[in-house]
Amino acid sequence: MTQAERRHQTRQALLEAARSRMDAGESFDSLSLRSVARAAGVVPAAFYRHFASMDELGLALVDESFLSLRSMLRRAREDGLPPEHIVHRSVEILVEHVLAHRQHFAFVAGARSSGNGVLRHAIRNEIRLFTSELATDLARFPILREWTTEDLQMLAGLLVNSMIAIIEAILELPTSGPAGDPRPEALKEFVRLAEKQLRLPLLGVPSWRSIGVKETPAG
Amino acid sequence: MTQAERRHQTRQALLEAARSRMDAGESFDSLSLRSVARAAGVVPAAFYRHFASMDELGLALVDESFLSLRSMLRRAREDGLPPEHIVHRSVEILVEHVLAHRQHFAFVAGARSSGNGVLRHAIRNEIRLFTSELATDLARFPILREWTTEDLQMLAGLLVNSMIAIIEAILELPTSGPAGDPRPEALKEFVRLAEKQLRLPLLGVPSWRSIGVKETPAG
DNA sequence: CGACATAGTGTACAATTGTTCACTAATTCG
DNA sequence: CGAATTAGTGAACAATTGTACACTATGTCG
Repeated sequence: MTQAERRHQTRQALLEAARSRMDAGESFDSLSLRSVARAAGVVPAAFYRHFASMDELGLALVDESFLSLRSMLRRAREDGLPPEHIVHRSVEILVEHVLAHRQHFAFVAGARSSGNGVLRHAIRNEIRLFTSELATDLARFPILREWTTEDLQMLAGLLVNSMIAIIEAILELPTSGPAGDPRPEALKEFVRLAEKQLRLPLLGVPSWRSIGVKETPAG
Repeated sequence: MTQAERRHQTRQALLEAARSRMDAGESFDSLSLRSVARAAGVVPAAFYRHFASMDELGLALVDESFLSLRSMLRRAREDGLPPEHIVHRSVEILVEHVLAHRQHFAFVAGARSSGNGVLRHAIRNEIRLFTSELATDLARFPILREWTTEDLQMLAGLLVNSMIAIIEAILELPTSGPAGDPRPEALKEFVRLAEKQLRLPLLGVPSWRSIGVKETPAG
């Protein structure tokens, strides 16, 4: 095996160790450098060949996770957009994606409120960016043509907040085994709820009037 | 000083130590029994005179926090309900209350996704209970008379999710000093956003039709 | 081949942790 | 008063932690 391959392999083992322990319910702060190295089958000192600290390991996981999340957004965008089934389809994709990349979302959900300030800020920025992207996507819908940028950001923020809540709920859904998916019936039930929670605010869109905001011609 | 007073005092010192360290950004998992005792000005062994473990200390903080939160709900309910200003007033009360009880909310926000399963579940249950109470409150509004119980729970869940997001955002608002409130202007700005995010879903209420649910006469 | 680079090893060290145990000092109460 | 209860002390323990350093083995490449 080539040297680069070995290197990449243990690096992945370290990331995997951290990811899977967080998926098992531990917080990022409770992960010690030593325990991660141990779980990766490597001696503590070897950890430093790949990351200068646990912070760096965490940031690498943030990158991984949001890369995966972006691939989801792309998929949803390219999926063709039947105008009325868009919410249903989006929730379907979301649930599917979260279950398929469970560890990534479990990591982000856990590290988002961790004691590690570096990670918290990194994740907060990624979410902000993600929200802005969603806002520009929303701007393309005819119904939202006349909305101010501020209101679009508000709507995107609202949807992202719901998305986060939904994701956290998915991760907490009872599973058959420690490594299994939730029961399909419970999942269907949950999807219905999530759909409703996303649909209700959208029903408010047609009657929305930007209130308390003076719309100036150029910013 | 009476013995009971002394006891109560160091107990409070222990709770305060944990609370304030979490408000400063540390996670519950990173609080060691020793460090909490140290911050409370007490020797580690003395900790055990009050709590059998950090878990118990955490549960006591959960009680404290949700007691405070309930007092907020009561206040909002008794505040008299001018039907159109209700959202505005609720947000005002919420912001005021979070700033006044910052430590409690910081604790809950942090422990909600901590690695400590006991705390996570305790908090999740409290939030569920809180959501149900809100749902029965909502049921009293004439516009929601015909809504199914399920849809009311859905709406309450949606509002609670937004509330949680708003609370977390308040806690992250930049403050002047380490112990100061956010700048009033930034706060006003933020309140406007929060109001909008709560108002939009409510605008959807009149056009809501329970979809995909067969309403059976008795459950 | 042979010198070099480097991923991973093994050992060591000081710090901090949770828990225990015998203790002291002070309040409570018969 | 005087005995009993009890909040808090101080020392001790085994375990675990992050980091450092000299090392070995094994691919890389001139």
